[in-house]
Amino acid sequence: MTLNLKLTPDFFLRDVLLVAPDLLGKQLVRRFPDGLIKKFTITEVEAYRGEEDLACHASKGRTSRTEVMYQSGGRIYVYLIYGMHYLLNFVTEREGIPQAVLIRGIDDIKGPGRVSKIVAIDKKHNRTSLFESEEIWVEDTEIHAEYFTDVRVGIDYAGDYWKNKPWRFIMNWQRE
DNA sequence: GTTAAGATTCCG
DNA sequence: GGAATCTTAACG
Repeated sequence: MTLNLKLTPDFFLRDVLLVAPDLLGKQLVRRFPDGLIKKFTITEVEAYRGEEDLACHASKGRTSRTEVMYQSGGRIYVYLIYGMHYLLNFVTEREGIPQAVLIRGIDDIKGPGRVSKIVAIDKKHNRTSLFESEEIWVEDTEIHAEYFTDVRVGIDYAGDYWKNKPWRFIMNWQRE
């Protein structure tokens, strides 16, 4: 008997370095505009942690763009990158602490831009609450995901210290 | 108002 | 290796 329960605030109101690996193996659930519901297993994420993290958008401080990261955990942060790709993030921690998890992979889909395309995420989902949305939420599973870590992708500008943090979390391929 | 650069992807 | 494509933030 598998219970698929929607994740609640207590899951997201923790440090991003705890939430990020815990999201591996969880189900990203999407009710598409036509009403069809699909569930995707989260397989790869990255953590962005506060104003001091030079790779985190919040290192620029509180702006209209980063304001959502300062809200309490459980909201969606979506932004457009390179003029063509929307990237999907989940905000973590209590109000006032700007952190977020970037969803880099689901099922066999690799790459955060492709994730948003498959799940049909765009800027209108920015600031949406995962607890109140009828379109997007995350469900718990009984999967205990094994994973390994690596450095985050595409943040050479963040300087040696931050760019070398092993804050990318990748679920191991399941072998039966 | 102008401009540089980006948590990327796809094509050649 | 480079283009595509546009928002944000920094600067004037």
